[in-house]
Amino acid sequence: MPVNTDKTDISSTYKRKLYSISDLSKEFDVTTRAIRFYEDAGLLSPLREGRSRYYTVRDRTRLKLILRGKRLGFSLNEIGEMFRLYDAEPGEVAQLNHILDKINEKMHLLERQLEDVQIVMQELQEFRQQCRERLEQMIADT
Amino acid sequence: MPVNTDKTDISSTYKRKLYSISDLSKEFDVTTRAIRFYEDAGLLSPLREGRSRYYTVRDRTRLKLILRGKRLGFSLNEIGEMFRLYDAEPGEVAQLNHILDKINEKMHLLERQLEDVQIVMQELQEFRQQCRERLEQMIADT
DNA sequence: ATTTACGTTTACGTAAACGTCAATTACTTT
DNA sequence: AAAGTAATTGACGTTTACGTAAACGTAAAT
Repeated sequence: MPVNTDKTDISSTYKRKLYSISDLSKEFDVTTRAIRFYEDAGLLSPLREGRSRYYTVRDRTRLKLILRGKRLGFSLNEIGEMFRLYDAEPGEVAQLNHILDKINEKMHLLERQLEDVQIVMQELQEFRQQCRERLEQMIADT
Repeated sequence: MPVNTDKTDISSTYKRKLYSISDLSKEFDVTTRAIRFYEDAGLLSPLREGRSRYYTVRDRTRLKLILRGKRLGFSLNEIGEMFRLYDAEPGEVAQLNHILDKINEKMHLLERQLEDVQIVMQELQEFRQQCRERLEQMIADT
């Protein structure tokens, strides 16, 4: 349930597209403390009206990306780096090449992670299989 | 280069299959401090001769698993939990079922992680594509 | 008018995962 | 014998990512 007070400057500008901190907190199951912390870390920059924070669709998307990044084991700093790459206005060729390098770097990391996940999943499957066989044995022995 | 002093009890028992802490430190590119920390956390239990530590093939394997777990974003506690599952002597059916539950739990986590990795990789690929197109444009404009 | 709910700032606390000495021991090399 | 090299055991320090508590503001509901 997005916040909508329909009379403020903010809501008329961003019509109906604003979320309160608790909206996001509930939707993604993170504490408001964490959300504010991400702001301190420069990962979110919600609109302010007085002391209140209003989160746009972009903020919501970013939060989703932050949480996904965290699940992948990235630090907030690394996530911030990716955001900055994404937001960078690439004026020069050198700048663009630098971004491409960074992207490739991240992709190598993810490829390794993909391998790791697959290896561990396979190991777990084998282990599960062994457990099941033992279980059958034990039941048969009854 | 595994340690071999060929005169001690230990090395005659485990013949040539022992590693020193720095062997492992170099091979896996972790500090000795970290390795000892994993021991404190109950994840490794090298042989001791006096004050010295001697790591068996099993310890080496465990270290490899620890590092892989860490790359996947697991905490040392979670890694320890998986070790304990693996080492558990499943005497009863209930115990085995509990282990199976835990395995399934971990696998669900990994499935989600697999999704996350794939999503982020796809996003990065698209972003890379955009960068490349911009780069082409800039070169063409020269 | 006041409770209730929600939000804010400030600040201190904490758990995890090591890093970084410092002091000591043990072995080997010279 | 002296010096160097590798390892060990504390013990304190550090970073990251929040948790938690206090104290206050604002607005709606009773």
